Order: sequence, then C-alpha cells, then structure tokens
Amino acid sequence: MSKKPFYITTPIYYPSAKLHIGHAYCTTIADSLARFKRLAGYDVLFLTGSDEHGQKIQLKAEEEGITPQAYVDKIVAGFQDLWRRLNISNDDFIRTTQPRHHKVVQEIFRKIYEKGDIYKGSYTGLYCTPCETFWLERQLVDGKCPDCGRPVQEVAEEAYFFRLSKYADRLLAYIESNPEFIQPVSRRNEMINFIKQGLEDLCISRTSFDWGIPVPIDEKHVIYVWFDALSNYLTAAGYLDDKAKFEKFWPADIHLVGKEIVRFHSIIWPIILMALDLPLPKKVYGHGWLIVEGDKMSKSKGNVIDPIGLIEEFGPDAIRYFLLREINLGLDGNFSRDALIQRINSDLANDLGNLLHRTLSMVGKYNGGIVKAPSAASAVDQSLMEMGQETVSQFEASMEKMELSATIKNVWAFISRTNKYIDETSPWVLAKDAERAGELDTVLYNLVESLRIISVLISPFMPITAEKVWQQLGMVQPFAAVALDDIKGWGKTPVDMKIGTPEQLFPRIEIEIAEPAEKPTSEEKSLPVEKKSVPVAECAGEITIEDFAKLDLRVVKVLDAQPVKKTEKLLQLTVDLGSEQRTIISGIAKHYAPADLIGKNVVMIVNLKPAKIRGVLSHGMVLAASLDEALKVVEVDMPVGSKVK
RNA sequence: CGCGGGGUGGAGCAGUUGGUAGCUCGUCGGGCUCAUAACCCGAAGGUCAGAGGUUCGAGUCCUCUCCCCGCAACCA
Repeated sequence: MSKKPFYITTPIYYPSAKLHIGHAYCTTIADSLARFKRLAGYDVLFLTGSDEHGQKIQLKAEEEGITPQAYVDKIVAGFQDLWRRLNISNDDFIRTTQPRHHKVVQEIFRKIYEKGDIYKGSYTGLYCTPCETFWLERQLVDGKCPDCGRPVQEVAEEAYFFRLSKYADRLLAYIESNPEFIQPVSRRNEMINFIKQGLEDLCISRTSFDWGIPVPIDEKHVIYVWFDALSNYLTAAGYLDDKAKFEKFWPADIHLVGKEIVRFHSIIWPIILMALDLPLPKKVYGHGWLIVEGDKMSKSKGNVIDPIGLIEEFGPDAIRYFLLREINLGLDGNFSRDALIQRINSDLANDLGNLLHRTLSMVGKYNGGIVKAPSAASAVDQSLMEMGQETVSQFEASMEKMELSATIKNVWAFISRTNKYIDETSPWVLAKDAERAGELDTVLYNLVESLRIISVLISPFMPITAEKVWQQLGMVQPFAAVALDDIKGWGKTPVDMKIGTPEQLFPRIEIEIAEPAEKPTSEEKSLPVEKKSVPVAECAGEITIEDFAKLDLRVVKVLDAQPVKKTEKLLQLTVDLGSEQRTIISGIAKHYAPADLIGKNVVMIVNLKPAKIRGVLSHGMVLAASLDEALKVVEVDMPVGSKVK
C-alpha cells in the first residue's frame, strides 16, 4: 500500500533583498506541517523556492553591474543558506529561472491562448519615456513622473490579457461551496467580497523589460511575473514532466501564503487552473504578519529583522518555537526580543530542559543510569499515563487543523504535568528507602517514557532539540525512523536501557535588568518607540518636590558615540561629567548619527541605577524630548557639571 | 459611505455551535531539594472599549459610537 500524498507549498520569495523574519515565519509554519505529516505517515512534497523574474530584479542587477542571473544566483544562495540554518526540510527548491519551469510556463500560456482565454489587446497607461516606467494616476507628483519630474504620456501598448472575467462566477460558486478552500474565514470573506465587485481581465505580458519568460507566440513580450510565479506549483509537482508524480501530488493540499497575496492565490491562480482544466488546490491559507515592537516591519522604519542574527544568537529551534508558539496563525503577531527570551527561559529552559535534566540526573544518581522495568501503576502513575496518551491524540487532531500554537500549548501542558509528577512522587524520598525501589523504578521509567513521547511531539517544531532529547534518553531506535505510532500506547521505552549523556538543552538567558519595576532601564524602549502622545494632565501620578530632588541631573559633554552592534536603536556614549567619564547606552541611534552627538552638552541623570543593556553597563541616562516619531536630546548651553533643577 | 484586522485582570494572548471568564509571564505567600536560583501548590488582580437590542441567559449574535493598526513583508 502506498503512502498517502501531501503537497504543501510556501510562496516563492522574491530575491530583490534578503529575507527577513516574516519569510522565516511562513516557511517555518510550512516546515512544521510537513514534518508532522511525515511523522503521521504521509508521503510529503514540501516546496519552497524563489520568484526570480521581473523588472525590479533587472534594475537591481543593472545597478550592481551584473547580469540578472548572476544577481539572483547570489541572493537565492542566501535564501537556501537561511533555510539550511533553520532546518527547513523542503523536498524541492524551485527557481523560476530553471529550464523545467520555463517550459511549463510557456506551455501553460500556449494552452490557454489556444483555448481562447488569452487574447491580444492594448494596455493604456501613463508612461514616462525617459524612465521607461508606467505609473498609476495616484503615484504621480503634480501630474508628473515621481522619479524624474518630467511629464508623462498616456500610451497604449500592445499586451496579452487573460480572461479572468469569464471565470468569475464559476470561481465564486466554487469558493462558496468549498468553505475549506480559503482559510481563515476572514480572508475568505474578503475574497468573496472582492470577486463580487467584478473581475477585470488581467494584463499578463510586458514589453517594457525583458527579464522574464518570453511569450511563446510573440517573443517581444515577457510573461507577467505573477502568471510565471504561480505556475511554479505545477512545475514542481511534475506537470508535463512526470505524469505519475503529478497525478499523485496534484492538487496541492495547502498553499501557505501571507495574507497580502491571498488574492493572487485564491483568484488568479484558480482561474489559471480552471482554464487548464486542472483541479484547484484544496486549501489556500493566509497567515498573519509579524509586528515588531508594535510596528509593522518596514525598511523605512529600519525595524526589519534579519533571522540569521537571531539564529546565531539563540539557535534555530528557539526561533522556530517562538514563532510557532507565540503567534496565532491567521492573525498578526508580535515579535520582540524580550518575549523571545522570556519564552526561551520559561518554556524551553525551565519547563522542558530542566525536566530532562532532572530526570536524567535521577536515573543516573539512583539507578546507575539504567532505566529499569516499572512495576504496578499507582493512581498517580495512571493519571500521568492517561494524560500522555490524551496529549498524543490531541496533538494529532489539532495538527490536522493547523492549530500549531494550540498544539504546542497542549504538549507543554503535558510537560508541566510531568514536572508535577516528580513532585507528587518525590523520587528522592523513594531513593532513601530500599523497600520502595520498585516504586522508584516505576517513577523513573514513567519519566523517561514521558520524555520519549515529548521528544516526538516537539519534533515538527524543534527538530534538533527533539533529537537531542531522544539521544540523551539513550534511545536506540534511530530518530529519523520514528513515527507517530511509536508514541501511541504507553511503555515503548525499552527496559534496562542505558541513558545517554545529560547536557543542558537550553541554558537560561540572563536578562540584564537592574530595576524591573522602573522604566529607565528600558531606555531602549521608552525613548523612540514611545508612540502615544499623552496629554500632560494625564501623564503620571503626582510627585513631591522631594521626589524630584532625588534626581541628580547635570550637564555633561558627549566625548564619543558608537553604535551598539546588532542593534538598530542603541548608541554607546562616553560622556564627561567634569569629575569623571561615564559610559551610557542610549536608544537614539535612529535619530542621531554618532558624529552628530560628539561635542554636545546634554542633560543626564547621573544617579540612575546602572543597568546592563546588550552586555554593556549603562551608568546614567541622557534626557530627550520625544513626540511620535520625532526625538531630540535636551541640549544646554551651560558648562559641564552644571546642576539641572 | 474604500477595505480589512483588533480593543478581554500589570504585560502578551486564548475563548470552539451564546450557558457562572481562561492561559503564559509578572507580583505576593507557601512547599520541595532530583534539577538550569529550577520545579510544585495557593492567593491577589477583569463591570470582556462604550451604549442600546435579541435571549431564560452574550466576551460570544444584531445596531450604533469611540479608539488603535494596516493597506501589504520592502514587493508585484
């Protein structure tokens, strides 16, 4: 009997820049689902890749003075490096510049053209000849080209159009009768709404640049990137190439996409497939976005997070865990360093890591590292075993529903239960009484068995950690061969097994905060990120003159300023107080270049309790005025050492 | 009337088909000592943005109002 197929895709990412944490998020979700399905016995095809054509790429390459192909080769190597570092288990990596794809796109175009659903028409738009660019009405500045300021002309260009309009009703009917097709429902409603407003035929060819796949019947034109990109899902499934593979894996089970491109995947893509008389994918799932410290990620805000640095600092599994646990699929979620560290410490180090460590330590100390056979189960033992089995079945059910965060919560509830079991059974008491050796053996066996189950349950999310747990427990079965069935039914840990070498899974990360209740230590946060402008009257509780007198404010001179590595907002300042020099960290890097600050006389709180920020001891704080995005340090035209009151 | 998402204890979130409001972190008190100052137990803390409505009963359904965030991952 052959295994059931499961085909899951991420979007193919556009190599005009490096990938950020948002891309990593999407791909990690897909990876966890793919790993789960393999565990559950499916034959999985997990696809990711890169969308390498288009004008933007051509321009970028020209800027760098290299060919578009050389340019994308370089960037895409970075993609693949990232996926390797994150342990993404994709079975294929498609690049739209590959010949296999080229062929498919041209063939698709030809088929649809022959069917009459692609026709030649003319595209009218506002065109700036010197810039060779089309602009939309709303992009113009004073009716002129926003790039060069010269007037634009309305021109008509010959182009090929795809008859979306013809299929609108059919698509709408399909969406309405297949509630599972677009998920979550909020996205589905949005799409229904959009289609009801009417679909216009889509212009699917360009002549203004040539970095693309040529229209097969008309070499002057290249095929529109979305038409090209969407087709990748067919190419990788073996369309035209491998009939058996294609019949096995098509239609795709899930196209996982960001919410911004749900429209392309649930309108244009299905219509392309309809025109080809191919079945539609079973599900398009639009996940939410990562919000960084309350703000959307954007290059202009300078808060784009590079996953590589995070992986190097915290390890891939911690990042994966955080993304999958903290953020609810479908909704936007917050990414913050503090939250990440908190999760690592409490969930990974304290709950999971420590559970493994204390278990192995007891097996080592009390039973010479041998997992002995359990004897009769007490009520407490029974309750642990039941919860273990319950957790496995919930795991399966909620993963099928793509409820990743809920699944992880359930697994952690079992980890907690296991920690509690240690307290309930107090093995250290049993160990002191030779007559209770049987009870002790049972407890230790159950702990190891729990951890064996846990290691399999976390494997879709944290593959490396899962295997480490497995090996530390001393399991002889190869981890790669483990299946979900191996944790159904309690007691598959071999008796008289010798445990492996205990090692810390996740060392705790010490957060260097001096005064958690006081905000000055979180200077980094309180300065530039503070967005809400609060009316003065509501600002804060009243303080007395004595309270104010506690502040030692003085004028100091900035002697030196350096950016703090791996941060976007922090500057390390060296200031002169007159009597001494101090080092302080200030969250003003987005507002001041280091050189601009040197030589300035500014106001500083001298007697602020020192705090370690990003490893540097910050002894004091520079005052700054801020409103919304704007921020200025308080400069004073007074000699160094002057008291401010 | 552009579209959409959201407003739930100090923070971050969950709340399935409407049936006495949950989780994690933090705080306070206690327990334990196998363990990574960890783990276990207990407590305090919310009129679920506001108003009205449907209902025996609404965080959950309907109407209106207010507030926040996006307009799409840097890119088509």
